[in-house]
Amino acid sequence: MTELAALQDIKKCPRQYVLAVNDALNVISGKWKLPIIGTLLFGKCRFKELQQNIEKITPRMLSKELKELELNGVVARRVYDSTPILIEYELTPSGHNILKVLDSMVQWGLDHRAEVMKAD
Amino acid sequence: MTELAALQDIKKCPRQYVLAVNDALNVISGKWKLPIIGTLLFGKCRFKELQQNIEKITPRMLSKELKELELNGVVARRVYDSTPILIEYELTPSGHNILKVLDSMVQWGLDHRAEVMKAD
DNA sequence: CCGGATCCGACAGGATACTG
DNA sequence: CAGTATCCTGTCGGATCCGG
Repeated sequence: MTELAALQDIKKCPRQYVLAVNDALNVISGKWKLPIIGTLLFGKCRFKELQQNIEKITPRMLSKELKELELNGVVARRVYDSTPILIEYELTPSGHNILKVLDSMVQWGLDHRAEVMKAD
Repeated sequence: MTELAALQDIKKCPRQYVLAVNDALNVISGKWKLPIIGTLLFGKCRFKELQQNIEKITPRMLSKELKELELNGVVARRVYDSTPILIEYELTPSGHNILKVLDSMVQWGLDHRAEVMKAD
């Protein structure tokens, strides 16, 4: 079955569809998921680098969100046994693919803004 | 400027991009937004019909979410001056367009599931 | 029928200090 | 450097009752 067919298929079942949407939603909702993924889209990062690139995030939140993203299979944690020890975070292939979803959201936002303008 | 060009344009500015994503995110995140939009995708509905179609939602939450969705320009509230008075909710054009975003999220979910399978 | 008002618990997220 | 531990606050959402 092609992936397009799979999409058409799941659209016939509202419950499954909503659940699938929620899966994706869990990966990008919350205050910090998006900034983290956005930063990692530019390339792998160390903990400290992430903390510096994302304004105002505390180590507690960064640690917590990274763990969730790793559990969700969106971020990979790499430990290099050098001296000193080096830890880097990077997006998985799925993590990179989220860009498509984000693009569609931005496109909707632009369309929506145009639509609202028309109404006024 | 074409809309595709507008998307390419906004992608050059990370801050704007993240803000635009958040706009779309605000419309679909939360516990009830998705079920409400999903129900209205099938056609206009009265308050009571929505409450019956969406399991376990209280009138308070339904009212609150409908107001937010209306403010965001995603749902329209129609009052018909018949006797008895009739009120119906329906999606705006922007509201219908969200389907594209949801589809891309489901597609990502399917891809992601396949990707995770490969890894195991 | 279509909600509003009030009260309440749970949890996301923040501040600060500390550790291997 | 890469996180934990503790404490605290605010917002989300639920329960219940009330009004036009």
